[in-house]
Amino acid sequence: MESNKVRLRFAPSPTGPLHMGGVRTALYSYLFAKQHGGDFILRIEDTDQNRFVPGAEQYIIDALNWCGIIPNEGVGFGDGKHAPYRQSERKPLYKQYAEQLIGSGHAYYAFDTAADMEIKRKQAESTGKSFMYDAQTRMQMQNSLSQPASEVNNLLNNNTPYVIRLKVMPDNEVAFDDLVRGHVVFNTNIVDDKVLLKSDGMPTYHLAHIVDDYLMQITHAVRGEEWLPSAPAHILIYKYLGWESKMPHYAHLPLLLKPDGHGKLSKRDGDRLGFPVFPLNWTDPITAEISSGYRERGYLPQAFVNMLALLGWNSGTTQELFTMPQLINAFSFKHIHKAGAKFDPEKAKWFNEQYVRALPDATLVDHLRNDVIESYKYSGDDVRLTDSYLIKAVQLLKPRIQFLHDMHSMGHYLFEPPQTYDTDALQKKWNENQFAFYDVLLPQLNTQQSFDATVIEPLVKNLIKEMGLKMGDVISCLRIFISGKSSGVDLFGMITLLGKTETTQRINNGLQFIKTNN
RNA sequence: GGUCCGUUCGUCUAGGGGUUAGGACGUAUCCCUUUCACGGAUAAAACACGGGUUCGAUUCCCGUACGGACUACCA
Repeated sequence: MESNKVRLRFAPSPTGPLHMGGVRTALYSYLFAKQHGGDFILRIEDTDQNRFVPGAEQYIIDALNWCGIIPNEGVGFGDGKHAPYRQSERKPLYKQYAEQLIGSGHAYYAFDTAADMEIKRKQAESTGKSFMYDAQTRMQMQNSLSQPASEVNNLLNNNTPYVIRLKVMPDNEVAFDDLVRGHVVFNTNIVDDKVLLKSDGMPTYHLAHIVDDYLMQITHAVRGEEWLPSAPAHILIYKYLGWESKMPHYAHLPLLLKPDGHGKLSKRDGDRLGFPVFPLNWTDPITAEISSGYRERGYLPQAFVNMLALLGWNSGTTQELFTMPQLINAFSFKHIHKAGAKFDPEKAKWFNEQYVRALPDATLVDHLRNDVIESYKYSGDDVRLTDSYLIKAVQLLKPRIQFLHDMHSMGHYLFEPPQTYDTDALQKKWNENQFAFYDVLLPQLNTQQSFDATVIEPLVKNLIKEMGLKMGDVISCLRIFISGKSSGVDLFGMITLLGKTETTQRINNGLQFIKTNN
């Protein structure tokens, strides 16, 4: 039955890049919708024309695409039967509902200017309180409740700017069942007469999201915990509009908190602490300031999504690695933790590591090849660009990478001779006796028919033993000659990969370096 | 300030009136090993505090503390 279909929306406002908390909200909504064979919708809440940021809407679309959280209706994803999905394009829709509320006595016109409001706030502040436009104060303000009808008509006829405010009935209780928090009860005395329609004719979030959720037949509304305090006002609006039975189930998600200190994760934290808070890079259109994104940092979208899913939610089992279909299957609001979650960048890296290492070798080869082509001016037929070379490199590098780009940065010595040597380590491990070792080793290597670890390794080790040298010392220096570094991928695997010519040349270079620097 | 929400290892969390309070990340140690990783093993590490209720509370209730959100013609 169409009317019973589960429908969720993600409704960000395009005031900047979508941050990871927003992505998580979208993800949970998406998971729940898919689990129930329902719809997932992207609606753009651009009712504040002052906060419009160019590019933000496209960023949201790109981010969802990258994450694989694909709406089946909405801005950027094709219209369903509830188009348009941009609130600015739905502007004419909202006013009638605000007026309906005036008609039923649940809202009123208010003519107070910004200056009037400012004075009231100042007055309240001086007595140590904050001003609230509500049943206590509304009769002292300029509105259609405090003024005679004739005056109100006058103001309206003269095109005096006005807003429409919700008339909240005091001393009542509003209750609702939150999918995360359970039964929540508020007293209406704490809810103010919220503006529903602004003087520019645009609805506020409060009115717009309710009208659209109703019209779009949204069944579940998932949003951040910061909305909890205004939830009673929203419940009231549904009641006053007579839509109570169509009200979606609300789920208020715990916030994502800063890894250090306290407070909710904000835009600034990312680059301050060295991790992204955004899925994709974002360049501020005004300041040109760049905020880094997970994608550009080398995170795989699956890892990013998996990490996000587990931040504040668990499956009830000890499983931590989930594919999207598994998440869809396992998700439940019941298992969302109520407290805010501090984001841990280290754990995020671990997730990426799991996904990167699980990638097929062929995929890793492709990435490595691209990086290598970019860094070195190899000719097209260079052996180091071949599958057989790269696949061996990948196998050597794979157990030590967290990011795809680590293969290149950690394994650069598989593609170029060392530029520098770890002289500290060399100092410790080198001794003059090792010259004799190479005097024997090099000719033996040169005459070697099959240059393979299975042959080279015993050859080298036996020689070290025969000459009574210390295994650790000789091997360490050999490694440094070949890679420049005292640690890295398997030595004999590396030698096999580089081949006879390159290996012996690097050894000779190393010996030369020793001679000239001692 | 007011209102609301929350509080289990450093972090993400499981659990729930009687448990050796479990897992993961990170950390440390050991094993493997030519190094560093990987892998394996082990360890340190938590129920905020105070009152109840109860034979028994980390679990239920109430306070306190602490943290967070909100308190716009922003969302």
